[in-house]
Amino acid sequence: MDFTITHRDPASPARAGRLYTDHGTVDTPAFMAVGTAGAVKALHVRDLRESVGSQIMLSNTYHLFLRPGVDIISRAGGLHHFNGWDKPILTDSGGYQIYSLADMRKFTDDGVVFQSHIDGSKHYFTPERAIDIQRALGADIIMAFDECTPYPCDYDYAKKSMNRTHKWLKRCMDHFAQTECQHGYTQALFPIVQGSIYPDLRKESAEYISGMNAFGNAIGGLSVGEPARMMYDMTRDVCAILPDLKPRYLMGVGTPANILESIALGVDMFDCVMPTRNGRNGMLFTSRGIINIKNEKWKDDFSPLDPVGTVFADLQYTKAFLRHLFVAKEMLAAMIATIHNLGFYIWMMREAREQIIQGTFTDWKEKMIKQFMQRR
RNA sequence: GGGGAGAUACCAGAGCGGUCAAAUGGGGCAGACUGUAAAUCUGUUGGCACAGCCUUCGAAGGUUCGAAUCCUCCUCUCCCCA
Repeated sequence: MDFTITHRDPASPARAGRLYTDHGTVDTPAFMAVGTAGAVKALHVRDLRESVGSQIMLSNTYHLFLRPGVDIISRAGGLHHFNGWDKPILTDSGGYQIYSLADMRKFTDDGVVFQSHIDGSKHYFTPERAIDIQRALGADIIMAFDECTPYPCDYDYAKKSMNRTHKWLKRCMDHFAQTECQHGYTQALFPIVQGSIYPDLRKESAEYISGMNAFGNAIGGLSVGEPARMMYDMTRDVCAILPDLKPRYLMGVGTPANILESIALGVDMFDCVMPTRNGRNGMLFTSRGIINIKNEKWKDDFSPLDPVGTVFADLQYTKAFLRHLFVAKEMLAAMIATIHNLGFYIWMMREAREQIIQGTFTDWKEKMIKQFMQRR
C-alpha cells in the first residue's frame, strides 16, 4: 500500500493525492460511500462503481460480526468476494457503536460488552478482537478500536476516554503487527485521534497518534452535534500535527460544505451516511443547492433532477416523478435519491481534486459553499 | 312488503349530557437526519384580530343552565327475512 501527494493548493493546506491498495487506486480527496452491512443501501455495486464512480466503500465490523457473522464472510473469501465489490474497502472497527449504542453497552477492564441491537444478545469486543474480525473481513484499510465521545462531553470524561482509546490503540497496533490478513493481500491500520472539543486533548491525542507511525491517520469524535466552527478548529489543530505525507481521514463528515472546508484544512478522506440516509428520506444535494423533494412545490416540476448532474438518473428522472415515488413510497425513490446524492458527492470530490491540481481550489470552494447555503 | 343498524373532521373510526375543536389509525403538509439500531423519527392538520373568540359531529326543530351525545320530524346509506 502506498500514498503519494501529487499536488498542493497554493492558498491552503489542501492537497491532491493517490492512495494505492491491492484492490486499486483511490484519488484523494476521496469520499467513501457507507455500506454498513456490506451494501450501500438501495444501490448495486455496479451502480456504485459505474454510475456513481466510487473508488472505495466503507463497511462496519460490528454489523457484519452480528450478521451474517465473521465465519461466513471469511469462508466467502473476505468481504470483497462476499459482496462483489472488488475495489478498496475500509471497515470501521465498531468504535462508533460504542457511542451510538451507548445505552446498550458496558465497559470492562479491557473491552466493551455490547448488546446486539438486533436480538439483545451480549457480545464482547476488545481491541484484539476488533483487529481479528477486521483481519477476517479483509478490508484494505481497517480502523483502531476507539471510543467516540458524544457532544457535549465534559473535560474529565473526554480525557479519560481519550486515554482509554490510546491504550486500546497500543493493543490494536501490537495485535495488528502479530497477525496477517487472511486473504492474501495488504491491510493498513489507521489509528484515531480523539479529545472531544478540547484543544489540549486534541493536541495530546494527535501527538500520541502520530507517534504510532501508522500508514494513515483518522480524526474521530467530531460531527456529533458540535457547532461546525468547533469541528473546523479541532480539525485544523489536529491536521497541523498529523504527519503531512500520510493520508488523513476525517470520520463521519459530513455536509458538502463540511467536506470542502475540511479539504481546505488538509483532510484527504471522508465518509458519511448523509448522502444515502438523507437521500432515502427525501433530501437531495444538487448542483443548485439542497432540496426536499417531498415538498409539494415539486409536484409539477418536470425539470430533470439535476440538469448538470453526472449520473444517468439526474437527466433520466424529473423532480415531479421522484416526488411522486416518495409520496407513493415506491422503493425506486430511495434508489434514485441514493444514486443521485452519491453521484453528487463523488462529482464534488473529483472537482475539488481538479481545482487543487489547477491551483484554484480556494476560490472555487467559496463559491460552492455559497451555493450549499441556499435551500430551495 | 317485513324487520334491524347507522349517518362524526380529507378517509376510516372512537365518543354516547358538561373536563370535546372532538381519541386513534391512515392520508396531507412541514422539519430533522454527519465513522447507519434509520425505506427512519418529530411536529402539525376547522377559522381567526390565536393564553381568547367564532363556526363544526347528515338537515330542521325541540328538551336542558349546558347537546356530537336526549326527543320529534325529514333526507340518505347499509344489513337480514320475503
